[in-house]
Amino acid sequence: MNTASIINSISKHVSLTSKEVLYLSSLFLPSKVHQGEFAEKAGEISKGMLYVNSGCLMSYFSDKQGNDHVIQFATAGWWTGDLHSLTRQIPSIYTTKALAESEVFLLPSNNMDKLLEMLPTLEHYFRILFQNSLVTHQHRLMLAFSATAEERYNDFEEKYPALEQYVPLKYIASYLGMTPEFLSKIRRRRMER
Amino acid sequence: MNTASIINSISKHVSLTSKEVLYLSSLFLPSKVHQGEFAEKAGEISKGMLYVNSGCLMSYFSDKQGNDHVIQFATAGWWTGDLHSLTRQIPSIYTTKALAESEVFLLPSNNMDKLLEMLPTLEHYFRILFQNSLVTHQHRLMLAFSATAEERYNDFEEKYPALEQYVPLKYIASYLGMTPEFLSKIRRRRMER
DNA sequence: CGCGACGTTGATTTGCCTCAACGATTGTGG
DNA sequence: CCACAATCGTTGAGGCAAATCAACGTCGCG
Repeated sequence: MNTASIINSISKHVSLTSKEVLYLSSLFLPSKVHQGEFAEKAGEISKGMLYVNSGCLMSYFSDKQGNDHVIQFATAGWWTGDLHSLTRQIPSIYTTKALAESEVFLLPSNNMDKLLEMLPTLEHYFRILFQNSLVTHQHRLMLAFSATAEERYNDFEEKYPALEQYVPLKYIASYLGMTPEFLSKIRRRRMER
Repeated sequence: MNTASIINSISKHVSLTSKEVLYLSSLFLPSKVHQGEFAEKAGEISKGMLYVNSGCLMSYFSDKQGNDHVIQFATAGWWTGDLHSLTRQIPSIYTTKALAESEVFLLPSNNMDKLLEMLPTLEHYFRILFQNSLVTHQHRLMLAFSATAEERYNDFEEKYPALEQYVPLKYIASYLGMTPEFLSKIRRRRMER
């Protein structure tokens, strides 16, 4: 397990010397998360940002009635992490679980601070990262408020066809803000046409 | 109308020389938007990021049935803008309208590029800006999926008590993803207790 | 003054949820 | 290698939160 993928992702936006690559690589902690196990847990302060090297993770929170709500999936090449918990150093409300055998790099929050101090050009990388994520979130919010459950499912399939191989339908339903029962009924209606 | 407020906002995160302040200030285009008029229009490519110096703006989009959905309010000290339209140079789906007499600074997208090239330390400022906005969006999404209409209204009042002076209830309803009629019923139920 | 925008109210409808039950599949321990 | 439990997707009946539609009073403004 090496940092090639993550370095490659960063190099698309920031040019790095080989020394910088070495320094960068030294700040990421590689680890494996087995299927069904947790990378982060609600109630604990987030350890840092996570880069998914392979496999698939999902983050979710539990509401007061005990229902889980998936807020993000992350496959190879994606970042995940609870920014609120990280920046304020407060307990996270999100749990991050592996949906498959996964290799991840942890960028601990103090390392992230160090990193951005030593290599301020990386601010650009994270600025772009967050900017794109923001666009995605705005789009989801738009759908949540103006689209029916069926339209949201259509949009999801178009955008993330690859996820269906990893993710049980009930989690997709949760991500889309509907019950698994209702998603099932949507799928049925669709087959009948 | 001067750039004091915006410079002040930036200075909280990045230290600037007086030369840099001058350069910065030269890139912002001040303008006034009268109540009911538009700063940006759906269908046009976004002109740039907008900093609200005074007054209040709101951004919304129209779905295919012609219903409007408010996605953001912005009062003094806030940024607004359609990042998707800006980064990809495609027509925006959002319209931005003044809810009161407003003074805004436009940071045209090519100026933003120039700015970040000349003063790369500002990447930090925008990184933080987008990072915080991301946290807010995640929170809204969480509420949209797990809270009732009444809970969302409570949360809104707690978080943005100042907005009620500018914003008609129907827009607050829209922002919260409910109809004005239903918001009215929530308010009534609440008075009766 | 009169018009249009806004907030409100009530009656009715609907999209989606809840609950309960059932087959199919997977995995697990004896 | 089989029996059993657990998980998943599905189906149907019934219920509820919120939308829709229509009507009405109020207010600010041209």
